[in-house]
Amino acid sequence: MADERELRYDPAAIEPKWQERWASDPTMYAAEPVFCGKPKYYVLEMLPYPSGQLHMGHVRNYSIGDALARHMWMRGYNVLHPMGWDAFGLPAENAALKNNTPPREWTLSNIAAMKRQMERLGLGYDWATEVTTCLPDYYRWNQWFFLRMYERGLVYRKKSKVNWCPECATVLANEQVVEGCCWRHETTLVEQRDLVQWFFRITAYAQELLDGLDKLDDWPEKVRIMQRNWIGRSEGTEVDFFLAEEAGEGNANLEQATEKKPIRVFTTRVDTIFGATSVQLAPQHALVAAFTATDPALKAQVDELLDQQKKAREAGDLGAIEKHGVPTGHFAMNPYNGKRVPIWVANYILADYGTGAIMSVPAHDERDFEFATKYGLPITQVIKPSDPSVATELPFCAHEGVLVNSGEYDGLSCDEAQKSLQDVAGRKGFGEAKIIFRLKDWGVSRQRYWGTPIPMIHCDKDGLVPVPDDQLPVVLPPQIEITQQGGSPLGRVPEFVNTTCPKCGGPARRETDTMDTFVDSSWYFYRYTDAKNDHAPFDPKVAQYWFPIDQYIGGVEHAILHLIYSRFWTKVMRDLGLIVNDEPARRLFTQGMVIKDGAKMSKSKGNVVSPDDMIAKYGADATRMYSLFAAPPDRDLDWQEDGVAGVSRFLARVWRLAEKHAPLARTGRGLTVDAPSGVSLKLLRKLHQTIAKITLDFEGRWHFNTCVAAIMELVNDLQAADAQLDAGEVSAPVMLELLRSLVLLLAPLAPYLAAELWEVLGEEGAVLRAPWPVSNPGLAREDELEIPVQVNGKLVTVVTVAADATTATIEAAALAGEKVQSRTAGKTVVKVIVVPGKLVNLVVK
RNA sequence: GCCCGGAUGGCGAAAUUGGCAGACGCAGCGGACUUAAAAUCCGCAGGCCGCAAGGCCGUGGGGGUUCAAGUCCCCCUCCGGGCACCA
Repeated sequence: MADERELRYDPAAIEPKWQERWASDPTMYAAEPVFCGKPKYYVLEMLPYPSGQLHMGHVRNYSIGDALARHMWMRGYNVLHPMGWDAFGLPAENAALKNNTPPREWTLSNIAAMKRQMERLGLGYDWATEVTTCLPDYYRWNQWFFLRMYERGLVYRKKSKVNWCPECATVLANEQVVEGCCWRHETTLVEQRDLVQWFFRITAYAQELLDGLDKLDDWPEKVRIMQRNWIGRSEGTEVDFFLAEEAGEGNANLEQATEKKPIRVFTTRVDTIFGATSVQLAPQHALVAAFTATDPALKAQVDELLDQQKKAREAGDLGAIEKHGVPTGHFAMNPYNGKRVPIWVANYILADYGTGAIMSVPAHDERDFEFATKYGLPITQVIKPSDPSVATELPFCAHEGVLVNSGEYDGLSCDEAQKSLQDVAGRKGFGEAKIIFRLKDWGVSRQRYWGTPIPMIHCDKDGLVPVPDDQLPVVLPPQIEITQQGGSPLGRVPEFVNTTCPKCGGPARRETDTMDTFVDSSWYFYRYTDAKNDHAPFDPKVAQYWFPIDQYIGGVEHAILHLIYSRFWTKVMRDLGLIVNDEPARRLFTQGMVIKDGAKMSKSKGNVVSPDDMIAKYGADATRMYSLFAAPPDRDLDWQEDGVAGVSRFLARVWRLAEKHAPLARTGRGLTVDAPSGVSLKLLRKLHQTIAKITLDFEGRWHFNTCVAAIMELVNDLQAADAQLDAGEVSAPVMLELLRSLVLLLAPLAPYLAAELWEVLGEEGAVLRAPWPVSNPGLAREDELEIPVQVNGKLVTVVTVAADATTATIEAAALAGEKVQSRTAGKTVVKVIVVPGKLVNLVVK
């Protein structure tokens, strides 16, 4: 019985044993002090939301990060490999509603469950640095940062549109609006409501966030492009069109017109301004309200436009809105030529981009052309192609052209014209060059319970008063009844709301909004470096040692929000003097999704594979190794359970081989490998080739799938030589090197099996503390090579030559081959191409 | 519409710099061991034709460059992702 069990690879026995040992040694995965003298390496995986269950996407993400961390430990680095919990957020409140469990309790028990799963997977985290964002020792620093930002004018309040779900009776974040509906109530249309909201002035850093992308060479190009588009820098000109109410044709009365507030438009093509034939306002534009106040008919039409916008927005497809517009009956004057143009209101003009007003130049803009054609507005061409042979077809939107019909500017190129028109506008005071961004300030108010309370106090006498630092944290009241009523839940807790004004000591009310959870994840990775600090968010000296993160790993779904907010936060912290780095992470890696049966794993598709089931059936090593083996990490991974079984079979083969030959290997300790030959040489050669290949992959390419394949090849060779191994044709020191190295190579990929076999081989200490094997180039080199020989590009034969054979030798060997002879008989060899070490190609006629 | 990816055997994939297409694994087939099965081990395996030797075809489709193309260039199709009246 005992014998039978010994012959079987049993992860269910091996893995719990090592879990226990690792748990009992807190230094196992702990970062060393910053003065340890080793080079540092900070590897970070995105922290999960504690839903209560790890999914395969997590397993994949963490398997990559853990393999890297283990590899770096073995390379002698001081590694920081932390983990935490993005623990605030609406699901906890939903769970409270559903199960009557307090959000805190629900969240903490989920964390415990997921931490247990991580331990089962054998992920090597330094739990001493664990960060849980919903605990006051973390979120107090959110509040602290909020106050520092408030002091610097980076926090402000304004009235703003919010997404409102009438069913939940609460505000939703943009990302919780799915195709115009609430993510929880898929058929409930989200409404827009006006509320006073807190904002972070991220736009103050728009230019720097954009410029910084150029330096992030080791971020995926895809992510950088997405961020560039999101920031959306646009160079152009703002120009005032004066109101010209006087009826009649011809030039308006300038004196009269300039008395009123002009309409400021933004354009990237001020060179086309002589072709402006109308001014278009967004329905929400302030002037529209002024017009409609005295014109009920117009108001009805504008309401119609607003309604169309709203419907399109709810459908999640503002881009597809059919263009509609109404003339206001009012007129504006082009400041360059005094020309009067009608003012329209149109549904496709965005109120929150630029100035909410445009000049319409139908001849040189697709949209304006469509609109003008529909409503019969005049179309005036003012740019002609610089190449006169090109026929002009309107709209002509190219930037390469020459001005016509533009008075004194005729003949100028578009670029020249833009410059002089901007100069004139500046001189005469009716406009200026302007750079605008699509990026909006970050609305952080949430009318929810389970988030960081915003540390502000409303006093009737003193107005808005920040909570003094020594009164932080503003703690969430623990017992609160979660209901479906609208408004901030904290507003219904008098003990929380009622306070005294820090300035006057009089009665005052606390702010009841909480912060967006993206605040939590914007700086959590700094807290890891000094997680227990209760005087500051972290010690700047320690952060300076660890930052920037050397490798950040996560899903591409965070390409914009989290990764822009984090970059913003880093720049703010730098300006607060807390850190010296400009960017949080030197390298970013975005892994692919986990797919099953052609679709992303999801509950609704019913194709979810539980990590726990996989671990129970095949072990954590096989589960992790499969997730690395099935596809390169940047591509989508198709989960096939048979593949996990295959990896598990492979690990069993390794286990049997090691168990069988370990006794011989152990006797090789302390002995040197003498000049190997025969099967020993072949195996050592394969080993050193494998070490070189895997080392190279860890250093950059990260094709862990081929690393696993390479180890499989090595094991296959060992297996194939098993008869010779049994016959003693491999000496003890060679066997030791083979098995030892194999275990070291496996250590980052299958840590349990590696730890177990390390012990079986009689090694002292943890395999993680053993140095990564080094490839010996002399041993890795082949002494003979097989060179394919082609005739006219078609493979004819393969010749074996010495690895250092000269071109002439290779050519002679190739020509001597029988098959080559018969192929070339009676023909002329026109050309011989010899690529040493690669191939020979004979061109014959 | 614009911008990124991607398309290779029955399936997941490999080919790192233009140099033997299909490594490694899954599924399949044949054999050994076994009373039998499981497990394990050995072997076969891109397609078509052929008894075989061998031949022809083959990396989404079409063209091109090259002695040589999965890889480089041009055009097109399909799939995935992101953005989308941003003035």
